[in-house]
Amino acid sequence: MALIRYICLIGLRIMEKLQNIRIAVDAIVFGYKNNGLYALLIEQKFGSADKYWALPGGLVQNDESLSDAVIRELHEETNVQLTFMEQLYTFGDDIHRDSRNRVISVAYYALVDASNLEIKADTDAERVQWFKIDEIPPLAFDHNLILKKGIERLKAKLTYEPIGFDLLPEEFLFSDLENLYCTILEKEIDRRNFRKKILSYGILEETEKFSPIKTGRPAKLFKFNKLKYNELIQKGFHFEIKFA
Amino acid sequence: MALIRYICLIGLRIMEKLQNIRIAVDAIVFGYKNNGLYALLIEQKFGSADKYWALPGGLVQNDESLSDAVIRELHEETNVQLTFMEQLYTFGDDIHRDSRNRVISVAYYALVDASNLEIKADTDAERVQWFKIDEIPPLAFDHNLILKKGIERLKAKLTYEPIGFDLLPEEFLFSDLENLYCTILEKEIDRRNFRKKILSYGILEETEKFSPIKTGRPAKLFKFNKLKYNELIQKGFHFEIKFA
DNA sequence: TTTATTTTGCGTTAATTATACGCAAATGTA
DNA sequence: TACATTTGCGTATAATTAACGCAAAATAAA
Repeated sequence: MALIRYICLIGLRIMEKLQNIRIAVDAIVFGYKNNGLYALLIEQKFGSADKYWALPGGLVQNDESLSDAVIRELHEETNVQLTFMEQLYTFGDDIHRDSRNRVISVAYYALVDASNLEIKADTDAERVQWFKIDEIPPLAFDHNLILKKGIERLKAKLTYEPIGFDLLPEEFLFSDLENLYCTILEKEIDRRNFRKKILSYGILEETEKFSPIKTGRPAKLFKFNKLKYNELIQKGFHFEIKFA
Repeated sequence: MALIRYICLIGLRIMEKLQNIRIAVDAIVFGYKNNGLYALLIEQKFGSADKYWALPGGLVQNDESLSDAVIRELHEETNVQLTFMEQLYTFGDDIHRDSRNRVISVAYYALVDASNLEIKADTDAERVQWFKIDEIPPLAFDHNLILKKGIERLKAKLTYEPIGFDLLPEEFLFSDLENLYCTILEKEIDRRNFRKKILSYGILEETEKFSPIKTGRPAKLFKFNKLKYNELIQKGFHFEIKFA
């Protein structure tokens, strides 16, 4: 019995010196619908009473890459068809961001075409829901902070890379694109100058179809030509949308 | 004895399920001297024969924030006086980036005024050395990849935030600043337009001093006025240096 | 002492890009 | 038929960028 106790003590000594930090991934999923920017949140339960909305995410498995972990976690909770995903930032400066253990979170942000998305039926009685970006409730851990950083990044990226298209359906109206930029960047733009600029890049394709909306002059549907965009990038092209 | 064995077996079972991922930080320290961009590397020893140059870094301690870990690791190896530090990216998609264990690395990059820097005397017979950015040897782990990403980020950031000053002495010549931009961005700029643009921002202060260089017309020394810059940022100012 | 050489510092002009609008075309609706 | 609405194209002006000229202030060479 003394021996067992001795072994355990040595074990504890070793454990104390070992790194005891967990690593998680969290994802912001952005969607654009009804002329507004939304983020996907899940309801998380701690114990019996405490309920919190949180970003989808969880611990990374030993044999899985970070981005695979994000994909897996998202798939467990939703049926999202991501059109874009990128690492955002790693949150590990606040040692007590998770009150239970030291957890470092590698945050990602992703875009989806929200108009064409099914949220998975409740499993485990967990709820998944879109929240308008300016109506986000207090979230678990430091997830409000993560989300804030994600929105900043999205705004910045929108101005120098054509990721706006990843929030829209395959075929979209010019007015949709324009609204998306105005709404997310919270700025006014001149409709005509915006159109001129985007068209001048030559990265859009006209389709033969027209919008099904029955008000005003019928509008052509456009498609983003990613191939063409990549070609241009090779030649040194630089996408940029700026406003006054 | 059977009991001890039993306990150990249970212990092993538990361990297998636990997350067994280590977390490290690595730092790129950029310096600018002799009209060239340099990075600080340390010599790392594996066993007896294998020697590799590597980015300074190491495992994060249980009770220390990520950025503190970087500061500590850098302090253990050098006497660098950082003028800028920022998180770069977290490398954890290649599960075998460290062949011994699964290690995720949160990479940072930092800037120093290399003209005014002491590298610490060899401790542990470890060497620390500046390497010109286009003469980097094969590095340990995926550190070449990290460095590549760091250079990309530095180049990008240089064009939209005034971090070039963090690579120069407190007081510098316009030609130094110009050279720094040309060298790092690998582009030619018109000296006169560059000067005009930077001066138009009103973020530089003239000093009464002149350069000690004894060739050509004596040049004024300038200082970056960070206070003024922050004021301007508040008013919506946006720093930008672009070239053809 | 004069002349060349080098680097700084300030300007001017032309080309390009951004901004602010005007307005007709194509639909549905009153 | 007149009106409201939204699209699609155009034009004038302002602002910015790019390209270049040249004198001033020092040292080095003739």
